[in-house]
Amino acid sequence: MSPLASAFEPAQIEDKWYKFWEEKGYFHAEEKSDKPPYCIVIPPPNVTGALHMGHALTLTIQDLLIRYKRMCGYNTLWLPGTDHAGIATQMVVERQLAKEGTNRHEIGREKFVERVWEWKKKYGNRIKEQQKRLGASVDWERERFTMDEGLSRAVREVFVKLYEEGLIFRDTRLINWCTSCQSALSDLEVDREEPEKGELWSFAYQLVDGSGEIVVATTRPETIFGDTAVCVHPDDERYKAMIGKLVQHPFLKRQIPIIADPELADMELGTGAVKVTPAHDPNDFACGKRNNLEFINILNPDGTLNEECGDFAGLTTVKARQRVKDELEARGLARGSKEHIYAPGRCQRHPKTVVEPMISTQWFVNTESLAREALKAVEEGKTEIIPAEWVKTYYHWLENIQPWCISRQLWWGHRIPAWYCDDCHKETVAVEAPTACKHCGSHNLHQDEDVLDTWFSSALWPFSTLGWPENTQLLKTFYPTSVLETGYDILFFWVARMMMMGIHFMGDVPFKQVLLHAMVRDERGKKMSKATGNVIDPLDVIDGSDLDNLYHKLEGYNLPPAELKRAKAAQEQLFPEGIPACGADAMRFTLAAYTAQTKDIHLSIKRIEGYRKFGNKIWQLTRFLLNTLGENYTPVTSAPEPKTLPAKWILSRLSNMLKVVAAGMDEVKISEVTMAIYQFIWNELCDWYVETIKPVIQAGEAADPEAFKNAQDTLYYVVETALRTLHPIMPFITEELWQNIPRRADMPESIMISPYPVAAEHLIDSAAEEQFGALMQIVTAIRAVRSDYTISPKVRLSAKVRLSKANLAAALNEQVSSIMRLSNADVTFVDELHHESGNLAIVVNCGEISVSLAGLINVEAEKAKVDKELTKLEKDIARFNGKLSNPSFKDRAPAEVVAAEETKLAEALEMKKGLEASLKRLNELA
RNA sequence: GGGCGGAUAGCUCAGCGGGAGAGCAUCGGCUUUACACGCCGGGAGCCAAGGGUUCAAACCCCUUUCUGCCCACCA
Repeated sequence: MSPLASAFEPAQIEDKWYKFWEEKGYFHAEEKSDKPPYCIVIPPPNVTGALHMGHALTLTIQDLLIRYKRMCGYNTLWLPGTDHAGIATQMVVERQLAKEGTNRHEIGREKFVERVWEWKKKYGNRIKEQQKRLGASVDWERERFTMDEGLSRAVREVFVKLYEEGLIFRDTRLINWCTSCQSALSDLEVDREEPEKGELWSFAYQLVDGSGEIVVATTRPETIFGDTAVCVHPDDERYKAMIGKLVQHPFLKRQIPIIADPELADMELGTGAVKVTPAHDPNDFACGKRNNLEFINILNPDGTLNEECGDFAGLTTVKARQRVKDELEARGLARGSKEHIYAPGRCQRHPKTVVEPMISTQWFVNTESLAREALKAVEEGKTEIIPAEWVKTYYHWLENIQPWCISRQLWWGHRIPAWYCDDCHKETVAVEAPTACKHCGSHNLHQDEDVLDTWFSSALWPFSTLGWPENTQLLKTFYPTSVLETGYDILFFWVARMMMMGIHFMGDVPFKQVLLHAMVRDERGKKMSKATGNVIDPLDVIDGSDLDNLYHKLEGYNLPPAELKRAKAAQEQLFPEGIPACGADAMRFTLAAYTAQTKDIHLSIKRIEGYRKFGNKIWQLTRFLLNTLGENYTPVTSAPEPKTLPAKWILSRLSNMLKVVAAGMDEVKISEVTMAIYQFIWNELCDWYVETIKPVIQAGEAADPEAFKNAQDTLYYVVETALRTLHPIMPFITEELWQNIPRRADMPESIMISPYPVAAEHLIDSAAEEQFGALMQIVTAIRAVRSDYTISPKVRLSAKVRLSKANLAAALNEQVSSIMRLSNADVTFVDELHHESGNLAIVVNCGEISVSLAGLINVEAEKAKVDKELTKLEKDIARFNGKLSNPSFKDRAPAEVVAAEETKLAEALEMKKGLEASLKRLNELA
């Protein structure tokens, strides 16, 4: 009686084994091996993502690689960390506060940070739960590097060093300002959404001397308050005379000059004259610098117009825009408008908020020299980016890199280690809080209020989490790390910056390989989003979720009623019966199978269900194995000597599969690994090998002890090996099954720490594969006849087989009982086929089969079938002949290709002969 | 405007120089003692269009048409 339940129920085994691995300490085995180090850097989980599917993908691939490497004997380590700073984190708490009717300014900085920690703890547990359910083994203990401890120290060290090297500086420049975050943003945090229809609106500036007007066009009339010049091209005949003259600002007392600047003004565009707003436009800013213009900031931090705007102060930009237009119109200065398509920058965290270019004093990193090194490292192959398609993108970004604005006007993050002197107003930058100003010695210092961009601290991850700036053992062992695995969306945000910082501070690249995986979308390719209702939570896939549950979850997202309604409808259509419980193993297998190197993953629930069934298949296979082995089986220590054709065949196929798996793992083509294992276990092991040994097993040990033992050993060996091969992808079920099969005393106590299987060259047997292939052809052909003529499986057919190759005969004669069993037909091998009138002849590659049908033959259907085959065959033959009769083919093609073509032609001709004879007989019957 | 992909069976995709593949879906037949979360069998594709390179092209090159995504400061 098998100790295994009659079917695979993932929920009943997952928790048990995760606890077991955790208790045994397998997840933190980095000190336990003297093999080479293998270290994976894990990205911070996406704090805002309600779907987490991308995170699940990252966790799965990383855990899979780690498990594989660990089984291969490597010393492994994950380098996890959490989001230590950032707008997203701050936003969550700010929303909470808003619900409570307060805000961060009311409760103060200290309390606010406390609240964030509270929330992060709760959130961290959610992440922990998710990775646990996926079987992923992240050592989150490293979270101890908090804001106050190790990481913070590393961040300050890096800041000070870069400052001293002149690579970090404070400057007043044009930055991106999000009026919702009320903070500066880096260029990367500004998204350009769909271009929208706007208006290019023209108006006239009157010359002060009354000699006329100059017409300019703008998409943003409200910026008129920041205008400090009108610019024309120096060669523009229309305006040459006006250069140097002043125009009157229509709303302010200000008079502004008409200047000439060939870089800004384009004679071909619009009127050829352009208003210059140096404090609110990148081009105008540059023009202002060149021409020493005044920089006038016209916006408050919340995006309303400030006191520079006269009566307009306090208005939002949108309202101000309309009023500016109205008033200019009223004064007769409007000069018409035309449609204009443009894409305003929007805040990554606040997609509804248009990012305002604004002049502001911020901290910057001069990334130019850092970027050059990061670029060179990839060029020189020190770091390999996989897939290589991304290399160009990586280069392009680094080549065009701009100074990186790193200060954020937030409260949650690593505080900038700069202190300002209240007396001399100069800055002192230091790792520890200074007691006196280094310029004037004053003790009246106050620290910079701002924090650093979350990606600044993240850029240090590969060494800061290993204990830098101390030269720790961990750092010495694991830097540079082996692999970084992450989604391609943070190639610039994180990967490139880790490269820059790693090379600069450690003198070596932070990782040898960068694996960039695809983004997870829904099965129709739509981006998963709460509002579209196509969000799939990995936990819902693992545990299953009915429609009520899914609805409930949607409601939790706080969508506006209309969106909620739409989302519900979409959800109902996508998951009409809810989501079935598939378990972590199926989830992992699916994600692994989807990693073929495309840019998008269209996740299909159906496919996950399919892999859930694969789990059950292995479960059943193991139950069969246990029944076969009986109570007192002693496991083999190595591959049993194959005595029969099926044994030779399955061991050969196993070795082939292991070769494909090893290659796939080494080249990180995980989808090829999943396919190879799936097909081997299901289509070869279960469908054929198991079926061939059933008679031996059923006959019992007494009937033929040697054959019985050999079948047991082979099946045990193959299944045990397959389980270990599959373990990194489906950890739970393989552990459960492995624990339930007999094991030798010298085997480890867990499959997780057992050695990974290696292909045995000596077991690869192409003759056996050909012979067994012929067996499969014969059996399939006879089964097809049964199916075509809807003959009950209980009716025993009778067939004669003539093999085209003499060398197959001996091997297949031995297997005749197998063939008879598998096809439920009496099969005899003959040298010559005597076609009897009631028989149906089938031509296959390895020979010809005559099945006795007692006159049931559907002559027309068979003729059509043979005709179709003949047509195809003739086409093939024509192609082979064409090739072989072409002298340059024989000259230029490799010898083995020519030989292969010759064999194919011979086989095709042989088959053609058979088919023609068949057709002739059919015609006689008709 | 620049860059990178994708277009292969009804759907989701794999293959990326030597006879078109998988899963799901579909159709037909099976209560065969591991498994109906199953078994057996079948149908289904001018591999987007056109040109080129090659002995040989779904695969390499060029052009076109759709279609994603990323980057970009243009009034």
